[in-house]
Amino acid sequence: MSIPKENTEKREVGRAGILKAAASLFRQYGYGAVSLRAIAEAAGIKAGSIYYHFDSKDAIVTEILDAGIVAVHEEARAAVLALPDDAAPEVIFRAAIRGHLRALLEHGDYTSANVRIFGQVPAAVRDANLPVRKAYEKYLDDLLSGLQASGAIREDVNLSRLRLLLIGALNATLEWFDPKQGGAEALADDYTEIFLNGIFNKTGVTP
Amino acid sequence: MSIPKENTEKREVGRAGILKAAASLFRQYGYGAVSLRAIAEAAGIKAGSIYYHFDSKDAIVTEILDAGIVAVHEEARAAVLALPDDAAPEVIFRAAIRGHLRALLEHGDYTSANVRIFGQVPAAVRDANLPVRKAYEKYLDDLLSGLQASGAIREDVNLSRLRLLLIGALNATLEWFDPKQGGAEALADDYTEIFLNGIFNKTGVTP
DNA sequence: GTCTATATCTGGATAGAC
DNA sequence: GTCTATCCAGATATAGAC
Repeated sequence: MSIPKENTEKREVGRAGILKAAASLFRQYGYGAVSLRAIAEAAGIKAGSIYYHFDSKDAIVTEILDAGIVAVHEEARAAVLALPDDAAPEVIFRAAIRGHLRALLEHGDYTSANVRIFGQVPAAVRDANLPVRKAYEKYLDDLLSGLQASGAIREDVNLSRLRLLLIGALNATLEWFDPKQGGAEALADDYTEIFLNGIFNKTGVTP
Repeated sequence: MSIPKENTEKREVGRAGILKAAASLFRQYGYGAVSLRAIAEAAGIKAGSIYYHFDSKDAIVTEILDAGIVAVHEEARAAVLALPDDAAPEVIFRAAIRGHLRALLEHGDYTSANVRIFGQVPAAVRDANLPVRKAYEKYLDDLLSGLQASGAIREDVNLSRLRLLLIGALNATLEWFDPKQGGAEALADDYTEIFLNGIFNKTGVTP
């Protein structure tokens, strides 16, 4: 998730500082509205100095996009792996949702920057981000596939469409989430309840 | 949904042509990437001529954003109103979902432009769009509230959170929807099934 | 109502000193 | 590794002819 041109193992405080500042600004204001001058100012340097670390604005945003997907992928994966071997299917599902939302809403700017600006960057930059995106999609598809094979998810559920529904609903929380009104975990549990059981009130529950 | 400064009742082919062309370009490429020169070219005129009809680029996008919300609001409302008086709760819910997705995925560029670029426009433009947004949100909240009061939606479902989940999941379909792989109606029915009943396989169905 | 021409500004990127 | 200074392209917006 970092593609320096040469001699990578350096201290790289300047480089990391630029990436961090850029991700925060991109997340807040979008790709087109953030200038290299603004990034430089937030990182505490001058605009021209950026070019010692990066070839272009696109090079910066390319790294940020990759880091964002990697972060959410790793957090979701870690949340599932932390479960006991005999965890119930709904617990596994909930853990993945929690990991995704924690990475998006609580940890760092890279993931939220990715969700916000992916649709705004040049096509070439989007294309460069596709491999890590596909890897995360495959992870989720495999997870859902396993849950369906074990009988936890109904057979008539189209899994790739379900994955798109889930990612769409989860990523959209970024637009309105307010940590002061309950954390990401509580939100994840609310959403999981609806995804698993729906909203419909089944009348005539067997007494 | 149109805020001309003076003498509105004119023919307005030029004006409408500019709005239509701009909405289409904004939907495809985002707000920042589309120049007035590109809009003018798509509308068949020169860039300078745009200023006869609009005061600024922001004035154009302001109208487009409002028109987008109005279109989805009206389509959802019409779909529900077209139902017989004794329509079942799940039929009402499905009709609203269908209307929203039809407006977003099949009818015109204004609604999809709104979803795509709302997060990219200047804050003042976003603020100007809030009243029509709030009106649509209120419509959905009232609809869901009625369904919950009648017992169709479980009492423990938080309605404002449900509304955010629904709009988020529905609007996200714009990013991947392909009309060649099934229309908006079929997609709406798939999503509705999950929203209503969830994905979880209830074992021990009463035989 | 649309044109041409242009003023003005901003942003990405480069060159070379330190 | 960061600075200053600057080039150049492209954008919004304006002025006035037609």
